[in-house]
Amino acid sequence: MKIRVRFAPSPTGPLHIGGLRTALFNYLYAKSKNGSFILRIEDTDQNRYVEGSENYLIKALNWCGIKPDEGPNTAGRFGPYRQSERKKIYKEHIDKLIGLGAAYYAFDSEDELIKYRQECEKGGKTFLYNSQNRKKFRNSLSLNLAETKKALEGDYVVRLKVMGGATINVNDEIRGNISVSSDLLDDKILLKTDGLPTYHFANVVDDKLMEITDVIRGEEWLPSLPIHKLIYDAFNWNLPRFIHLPLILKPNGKGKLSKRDGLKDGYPVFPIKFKELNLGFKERGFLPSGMVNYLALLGWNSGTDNEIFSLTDLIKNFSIKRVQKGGARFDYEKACWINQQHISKSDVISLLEQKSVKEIFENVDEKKHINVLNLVKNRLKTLNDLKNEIRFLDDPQEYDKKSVKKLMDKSPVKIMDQIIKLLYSDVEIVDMKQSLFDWGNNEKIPFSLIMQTLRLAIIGQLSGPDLFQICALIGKDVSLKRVQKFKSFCLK
RNA sequence: GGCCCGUUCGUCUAUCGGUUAGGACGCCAGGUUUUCAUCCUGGAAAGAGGGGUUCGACUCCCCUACGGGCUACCA
Repeated sequence: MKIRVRFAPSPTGPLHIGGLRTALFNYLYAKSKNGSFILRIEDTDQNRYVEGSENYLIKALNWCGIKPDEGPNTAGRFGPYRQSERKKIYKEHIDKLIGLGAAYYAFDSEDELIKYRQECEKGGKTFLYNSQNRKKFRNSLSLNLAETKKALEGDYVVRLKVMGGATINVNDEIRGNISVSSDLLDDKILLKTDGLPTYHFANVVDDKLMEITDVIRGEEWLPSLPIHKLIYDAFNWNLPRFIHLPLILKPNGKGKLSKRDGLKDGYPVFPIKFKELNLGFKERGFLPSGMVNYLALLGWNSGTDNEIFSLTDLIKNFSIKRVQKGGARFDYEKACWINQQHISKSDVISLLEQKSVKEIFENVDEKKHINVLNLVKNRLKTLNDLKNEIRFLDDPQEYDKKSVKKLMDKSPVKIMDQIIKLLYSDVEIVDMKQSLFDWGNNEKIPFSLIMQTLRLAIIGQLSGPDLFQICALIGKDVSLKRVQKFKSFCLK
């Protein structure tokens, strides 16, 4: 049987990396088994709907290289792929469930329920609407036929009728058997007053109808897995496999990562930016492959020492058996390191096509792009570091104070004079190194001192890419100008 | 509170009863590269606690602790 998985987000704003990781694992699982990856939009909560989310979602997935085989924008035999467009389907299935005696109408108002809940919680108990007390409420089980008919003219919801006194066992592929008493389960609302289904119902019906073989989702769904099983059972449907992924935790380990995180702590939580708000990994200078690679390592490992993978490598190596049980803390530093590995592996031409690189290079002579990038490529943790790395293209505005202090009494003028002499001569910049080295030997000036002084003169600080390559890039004239400027600075 | 799930270096993780508990990020030290970066070598750093089972337990079982999730007409 062909593997079919789905990623089923709600269009309630940007997709954060927890959700993205769920999408990624679904995708990797499907592709590693030659299966299909389906995108389904779960927009049954109209209050939380955020304009533009769906578009964002597809753009974000696309940036990561995750392309749905079926979805709202990709035709398939199982559509529609937006739950709001499947109302009729849910209604049919609800009617079927009621006919089967597995669900019933309930007429309690939201306010009434809140009141009951609060009373219960005051006594330290969990409010449950279930076999123990459902007869006390207003529903088609407690009311007679005439009353029910009358009540049906007004607002109603449909609830799942959970049989008491049973033990429910469900299997999760990475956690094994999960067991819970049905007395602890709520008669979950399946259909809301507005005629739309809740997650629990829509999810089960759609997964069945779309022939989903493996439900891969976040661990936060584990507690409602028994409810879902009950719904499958009520229809007499076979269950798909369930795989609950460990949560991605905040860097400090306190709770699961949320959309509000990151901003204040200076790391991104979204793949790409959403409506000019909070920047994403893309805007922070990540390569999609770098971000995807890091995300894959959050809760999965290849079983080898290798940690650097392209999306294709990930597909090749992915196995659900190697998914972790415990939550994983998000670590921006390591994400940066992984990204650095991807940048240094990429070829310069493809890097030049990246938007952030283009922006940074906007005012740089196009002929220099390739050489400059080659020079600093291995130093970049993110593409945005490029901005900082190419400052050598501009004359230094000031000299690093500590370095000046360190070198000022070590005959900088003498060194500058020699370099000026060299720059005026016919010596090519590439040959200057040997020339300076020999001169230093004669004069008993350590080569490292010469280089540090020259570096300070050229870029104003002691660290940066290879000096002679810098000089070659900026040219003899500019080098000369900077050296002379530094000399007069020393003489002051 | 109740229920469910989890727990190996600071962090991500390997280990499927017998290992000096391995790797990676980060950190520290040294070295190579006659500059910078890269790179290399080394170092500090872990099985939550207590009971079992076993010749032997990080690994299996139980209890406790801690962490997390869920407990909506949200997903």
